[in-house]
Amino acid sequence: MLHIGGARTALFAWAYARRHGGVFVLRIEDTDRERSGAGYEQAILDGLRWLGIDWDEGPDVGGPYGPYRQTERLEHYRRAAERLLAAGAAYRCFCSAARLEELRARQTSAGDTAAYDGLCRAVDPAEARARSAGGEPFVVRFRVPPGETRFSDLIRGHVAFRNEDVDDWIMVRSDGAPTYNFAVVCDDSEMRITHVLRGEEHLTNTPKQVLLYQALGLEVPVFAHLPLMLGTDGKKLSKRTGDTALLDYRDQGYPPEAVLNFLCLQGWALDDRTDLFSVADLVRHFDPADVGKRGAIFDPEKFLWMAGEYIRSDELARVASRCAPFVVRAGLMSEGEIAARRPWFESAVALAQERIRLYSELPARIAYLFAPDDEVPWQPAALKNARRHEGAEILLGEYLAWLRPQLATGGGAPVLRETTRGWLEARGTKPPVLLQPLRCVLTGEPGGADIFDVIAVLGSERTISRLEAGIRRLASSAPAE
RNA sequence: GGCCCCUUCGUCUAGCCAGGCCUAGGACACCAGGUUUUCAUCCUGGCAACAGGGGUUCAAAUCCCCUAGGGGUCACCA
Repeated sequence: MLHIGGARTALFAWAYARRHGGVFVLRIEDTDRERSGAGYEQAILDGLRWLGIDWDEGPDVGGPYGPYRQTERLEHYRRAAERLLAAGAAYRCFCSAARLEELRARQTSAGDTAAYDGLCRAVDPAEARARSAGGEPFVVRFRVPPGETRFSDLIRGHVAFRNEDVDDWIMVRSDGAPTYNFAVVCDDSEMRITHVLRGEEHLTNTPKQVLLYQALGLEVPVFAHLPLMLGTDGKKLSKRTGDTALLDYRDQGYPPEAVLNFLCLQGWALDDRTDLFSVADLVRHFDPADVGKRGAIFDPEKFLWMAGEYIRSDELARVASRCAPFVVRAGLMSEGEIAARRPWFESAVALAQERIRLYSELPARIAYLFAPDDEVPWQPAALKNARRHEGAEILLGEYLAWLRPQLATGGGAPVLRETTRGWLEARGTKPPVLLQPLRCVLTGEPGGADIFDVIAVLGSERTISRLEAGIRRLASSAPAE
């Protein structure tokens, strides 16, 4: 799964690479078999593609330093482990899970950092080799040297850790699989990675990795640890706090451009006044050094506002295309019908474009268009508005009589709007007296698009039959009082 | 708890590195008006922050120290 925070990391890394003409590499880190199902990689690729993030090297497109899935690179790790073992920079550890657990418990209760105590450091390499050859299970640990480890971080500046605080971490698991910290260093170096942008949760992994680069005699890349994206509770965003999978936002109807824009604002700003900008602007201006240090609490309200902002300012045709799947899912129209009546569909979408914040909100907004003319559901608030004017059904009747020939002229919404105004003025009737009952009868909604635009979308025939039916319903359902 | 990181309106942030231009700017949300046939949009205005305390300085949101608070991490996860 591609987490929303991971998407932001990818976005920033991608923007940085694009800005400087670098190469953006997509590598699948799937060494944990349990968390790496088949759909997992696909979701990552789909998510990035949805956002419009492309990569120069990756599992699907290949590249000069492939393969790009860690499970296909096991031989690389095995060789590196051999080398480190031979050099004494790493050692085999035969400690049982039970002993480690007990050790950890002891350290934790004493208030110390839980770390391996180095027991197997003392095992003679020849003996260790013999024991492993004899089938005794073991892991390979990195032998952390004394001293201090420093590295520079584009966002945090110089960072230093005392090596005594760095655990003799496991590089190779007992089943022979590499751990993240190990695989990543091998890969980053072999893939000529110069810049590593990742989440702040990796900050404490960095000294381990830097030490490994040094042991391998490799050049250390430049790091940039992005602040975390936090939930409303101020804690690292997680499933518990809300939706965190990127594709959930697609499925909920967010425009990808809004997701991109919003993600940028979590930790970065274009300038002191601009909230809405494109990814081209990001690429033009992004510098990791400008990223803030503190975690950003994800604000769903602002996200929604931004989504609406993008939908409102977008071209109708595209909004319609993106709304279409939701309309189909809601059962309002089939894909075929939408294609066959595309102009009409677009005019229907136009009625709601500035009123929705997500594509998924469209169906509910235009559902009234699809109701049978003689039983359009009337919302209580709509009926209440209509009832505010006594004799509404009589006025509607007179309006209908006037309207029939008007509709036949096919003047469209602007013309009808004007002529209706004239009709109202001539008889000294205030607009709401007609328009509120009219809206109720045609849409059943208390609010919504300009009623003359609605009439245009509904068409003459349906407008008339809704009026006829509406007048009957109003008359027969007179208020109780 | 150890280690590491962080701290400007409720939230996202600008300003901080190169101290005076800050009466701290913008945005979301909220409140009040206006436009509109309704809703939405749009426009105008308002509310609201430099965590606290010490320094340094003519001058500190900006530099230093301390305190408090928050977060991350301590896996044969990534």
